[in-house]
Amino acid sequence: MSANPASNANSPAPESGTAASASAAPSPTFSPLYQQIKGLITQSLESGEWKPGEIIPSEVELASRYKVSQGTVRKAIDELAAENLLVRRQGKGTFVATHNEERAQFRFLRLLADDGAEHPHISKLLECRRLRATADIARQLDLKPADPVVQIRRLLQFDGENTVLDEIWLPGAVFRGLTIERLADYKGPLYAMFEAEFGTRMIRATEKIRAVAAEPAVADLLSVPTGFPLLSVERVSYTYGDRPVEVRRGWYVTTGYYYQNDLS
Amino acid sequence: MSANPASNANSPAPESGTAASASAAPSPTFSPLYQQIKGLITQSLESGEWKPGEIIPSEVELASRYKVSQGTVRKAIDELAAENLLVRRQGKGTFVATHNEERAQFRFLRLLADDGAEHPHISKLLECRRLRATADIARQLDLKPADPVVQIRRLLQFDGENTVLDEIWLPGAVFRGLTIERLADYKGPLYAMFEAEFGTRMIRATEKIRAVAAEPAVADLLSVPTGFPLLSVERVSYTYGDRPVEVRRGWYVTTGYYYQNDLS
DNA sequence: TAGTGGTCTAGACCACGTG
DNA sequence: ACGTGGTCTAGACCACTAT
Repeated sequence: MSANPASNANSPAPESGTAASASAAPSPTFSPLYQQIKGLITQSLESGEWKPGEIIPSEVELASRYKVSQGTVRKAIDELAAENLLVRRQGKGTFVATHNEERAQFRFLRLLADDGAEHPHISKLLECRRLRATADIARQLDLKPADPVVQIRRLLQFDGENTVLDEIWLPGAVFRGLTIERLADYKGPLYAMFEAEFGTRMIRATEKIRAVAAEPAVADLLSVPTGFPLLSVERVSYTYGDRPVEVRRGWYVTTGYYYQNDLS
Repeated sequence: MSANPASNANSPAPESGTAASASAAPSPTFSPLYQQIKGLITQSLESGEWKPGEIIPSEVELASRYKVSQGTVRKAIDELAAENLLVRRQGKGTFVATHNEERAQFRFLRLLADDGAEHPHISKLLECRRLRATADIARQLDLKPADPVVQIRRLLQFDGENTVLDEIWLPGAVFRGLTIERLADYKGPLYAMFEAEFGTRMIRATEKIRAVAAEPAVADLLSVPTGFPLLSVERVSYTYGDRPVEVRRGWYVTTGYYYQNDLS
């Protein structure tokens, strides 16, 4: 185990066949070993070798597989856990993160009641149809204009009151076979279904938030008067490799509820 | 340097006089060494031993001061850097974070133009007066009702247009001697002034975001019609020890601009 | 050349969860 | 009792920055 992957350009001996691409010239392309290990682990996650909710091999096992020390594997896993791709559980092992946990759900719908409580909600599906991407949606999903997409429209009810209207676009090539029946049958969060049934896990997202006046069609669905102030939330979600796989436009009624954000 | 602070209850020899409170019984109160070091470093930050922008002692120096290994100090600093209290610069040293950096400012005012560009803004002070805390403000600032507070009101202009109206409350005991003149004279962000002139550094904040209809007084100041949809942002900011030291109510005009949030 | 943070290793021991 | 992640150490070397 005394191999020296650390020495990128060290002793005369040019032995380097360890893990990924070890560069000879240190200056332009230098990637720490643990970053390379991180990449290898991410590959296994993306390929489905370890599925959401499952346990991954122990640190010592991964260390021997990749021919590095446990500390190096540890640092790679540390970063992946910080990015919410893995979850560590002391005494048990390291697990692939999933959108089925309580914790993961609040990450992507941070709507709390005025008293700070996290209320449950139910989803009313309005529509699920296949159509061709507009120029705007195509650009955001990194598709060509008129490529096939799936559009979902739904309503979220908090305490029986219509609170959120969502319009969701997904690349049709990835979400082949997605129908409103399958959506209706699935119990649990949308993102949990996407990762379980389509192998597409949402890693991160960016949101653009504005205050807008409700247009008649939206106002009607949300049971508020036309012109009522709504929170407009435009989200783009990304999966492995920072590939965009969802565009979502949401309208939130924020009377009795608020969008919680932490600056830290 | 072969002291063994790691052994909380190890060999018969009960030598443990290292840094903070090393517990004898491992079960109920166990705090890792690096957490204790982290606490000691935080104390030095809070007490002003190392001021914002300044360099702190090197890792080896801190290791010898605290009688632990460099790796333990490193882990403590790693976490403090992740929490934006410290900034590491390879080859130079580790520095106390400050609100004067570009990066730190966007953390607390995430308003971007529709094209994604970060526009500069100028601040127009409206008011700065001392009054007594309402029950609501007192509760949020952890004060007693009718305790003295400072209220600041100001307008932010983006590209010459009134865009943000802020109402800020600060504990009067901490911000003694704060006047509108001093505010007007200071060049730079508000939080940079607070840390430089009052030794109070904002560490983190929580925001409650809603869409509201502009009331006449607010609408007038923001040059929009009454009833216009505005983003309402209620912020509470915290300093060391998670003590709240600022309440801020903001109204944002989000035509041409949006509030950017990243879910990661 | 010297000093700083950054990486990597090897080994020891601890806390936690499960047999 | 055993395996897992979590902590701590000591030492080596690398990359970056300044002098």
